[in-house]
Amino acid sequence: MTTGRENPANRAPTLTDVAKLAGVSVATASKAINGRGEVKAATRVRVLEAAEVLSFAPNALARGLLSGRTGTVGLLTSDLEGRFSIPILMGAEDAFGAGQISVFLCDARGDAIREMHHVRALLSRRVDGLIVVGSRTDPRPPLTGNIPVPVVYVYAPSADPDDISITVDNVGGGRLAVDHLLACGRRNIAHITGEASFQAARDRAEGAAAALAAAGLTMVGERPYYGSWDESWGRAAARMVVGQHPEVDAIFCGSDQIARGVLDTLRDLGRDVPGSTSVIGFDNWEAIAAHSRPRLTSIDMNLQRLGAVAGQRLFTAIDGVALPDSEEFPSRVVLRESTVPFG
Amino acid sequence: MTTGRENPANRAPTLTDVAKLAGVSVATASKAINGRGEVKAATRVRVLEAAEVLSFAPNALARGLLSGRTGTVGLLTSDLEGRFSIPILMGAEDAFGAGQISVFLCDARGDAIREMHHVRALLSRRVDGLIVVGSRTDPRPPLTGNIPVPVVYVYAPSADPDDISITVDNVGGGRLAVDHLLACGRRNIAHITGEASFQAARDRAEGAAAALAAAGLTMVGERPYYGSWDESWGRAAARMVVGQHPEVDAIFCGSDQIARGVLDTLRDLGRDVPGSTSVIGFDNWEAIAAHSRPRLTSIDMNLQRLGAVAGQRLFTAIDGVALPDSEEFPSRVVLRESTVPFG
DNA sequence: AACATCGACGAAAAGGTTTTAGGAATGTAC
DNA sequence: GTACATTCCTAAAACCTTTTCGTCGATGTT
Repeated sequence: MTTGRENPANRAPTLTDVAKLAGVSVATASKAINGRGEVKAATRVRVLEAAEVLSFAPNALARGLLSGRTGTVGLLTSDLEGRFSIPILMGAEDAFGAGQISVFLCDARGDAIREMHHVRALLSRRVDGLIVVGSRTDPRPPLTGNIPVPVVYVYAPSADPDDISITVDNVGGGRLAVDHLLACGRRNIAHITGEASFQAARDRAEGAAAALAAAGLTMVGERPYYGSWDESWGRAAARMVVGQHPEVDAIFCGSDQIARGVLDTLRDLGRDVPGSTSVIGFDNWEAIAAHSRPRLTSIDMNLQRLGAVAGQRLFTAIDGVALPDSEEFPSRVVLRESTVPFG
Repeated sequence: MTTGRENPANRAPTLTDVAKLAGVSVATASKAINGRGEVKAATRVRVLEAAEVLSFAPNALARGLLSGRTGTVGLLTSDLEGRFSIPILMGAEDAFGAGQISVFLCDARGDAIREMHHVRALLSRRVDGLIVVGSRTDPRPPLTGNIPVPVVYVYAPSADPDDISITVDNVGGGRLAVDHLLACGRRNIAHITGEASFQAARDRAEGAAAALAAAGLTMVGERPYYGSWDESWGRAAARMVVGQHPEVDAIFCGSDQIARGVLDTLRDLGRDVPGSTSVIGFDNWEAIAAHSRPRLTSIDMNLQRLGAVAGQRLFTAIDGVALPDSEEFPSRVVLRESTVPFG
């Protein structure tokens, strides 16, 4: 049925076709369809009917050529497979009402050359703006070259403070996690996290340390256990922590995957979670956090909201002056059974 | 630096600007830039230099308006968060050489109304073709309405056999899994999988049964254990299977998440994997499969390749006759430590 | 010297839409 | 019957690029 072209002979119907069918000029047809200008009610109906019959859709290219606005936006991500880009992308897509603005998706694969290539293509397509999504929270070099449209950086801020960046408050996230553990009555809190080369790891650790300091405490082991972001490290590090500091009663993990590993080891060692030890993860990665034993309390970075905000910010920047205005957004605790109030 | 508009007064430079700067007509400038027509070498250089100076990028809208080809493609997915869409999307993006073709991304959120809305917007933008990515392998209703461009359905085939569909051979995948377990010397194989309402679950079970039959065997428990796709079900079902059929020496799981649950239970029950029992998953979801204890052998559906093929198919359909031609692609076994050759 | 050939370039049209300025009715007041 | 306002509609320009065809000058041929 709908395989390929329905009417090989028929090009897409144009406004001229509609006007002809309705017996008016193209100008009138245009005004009737867009509800602009003075046009008699009866005429408008006739035009709309004609448009319906031909299933006319205005050619966005011609429209954009004339108006200078294309109603399109470029979304530049550096790692599609990474699970950070996707929620952001969804949020941004939501921010652009269905059908009003369309999104060009480009994955630069973390390659600067490829990125430049994509930017060029997008500018050539006359996008009205760009959203750049990073895969790490470390500041990234801003887009190079003459970019004649507004740009909003998300998750990874631009290194240039004059750009618009929307980021996660990772320090606050770390504080949130430790505050929650403290509220659960825990006092001996360790922090197992990913690579120290990640700003995100350092920020979360900083927040954790600050929250502990505010309570007159220090981290078990004095320093965070930096390693990698995966389960294996979680398992290994947990074994170290418990071996060196049996008094530990809570572990704040830098990722849900690390937390899964930690849970595994604690189980192996016969330590009850959350009875003797509470565990909290980071990312709130549903597939990982919601199916462990016990299910994992985690910090959610509200990435989808981040994407939505980025979309809105881009909007206001597109039709208005782009005031450089970087914002950090708070995370939230998602409660599950791996932490419980003291009892 | 590159914040917002670099030159608020300057609209994007046009070919006219380039021509003026180079001291030639627009026609000559166009030919020089596109390498078409007869133009003296010296002149060409002058034009190219002028273009460079102004950082001129040809307006794709004007170009598309004239040629009828926009060099854009719509990618309609039904669930961005789902992990099936993403690899397919990446594959498709790869298939369209960097910058040549740009991809409009639309997420219909599984809503038919929203999908129609997106399709309309895409057609209005004059995309050259559409790729429709489903989230389940069950056939889906084809796009409704008069679609004047080629459409390729991926993962979820169109219910209309006259459409072009690119799908996974799930029956083959099930066969592959069981054949691998048989090659490992296993004879008492159970199958724990997701909801029976999923075509994918039924297909994989069918393939598994066929492979067993070919070896003169039947499934442990005679039938697949249908349930849900997550770890909890894996844990529960594994307990059932081992309780009812202690002789089981291999479990084929319908998803990696189920397999993780199964591994957990087997560990709890003190059964060595892969010593006494082999476990194989499905999806090869890196984050899940590559960090379990032991790491999980799994069936990879080659989704990225699927996306790439869809892109190519769309290409040939765009510039040529769209011969309805549905293809099923094979999966492959990714070997890890949860299964081992007999020994 | 007259003419054909050829290379290099420019003028103009086309593509579909929106908008501005103006034109053709119609009706009203004198 | 003329002057004028009102209402609805149309012609034409603009957006930017590509392509076709024609022009013009120079070179080579007889």
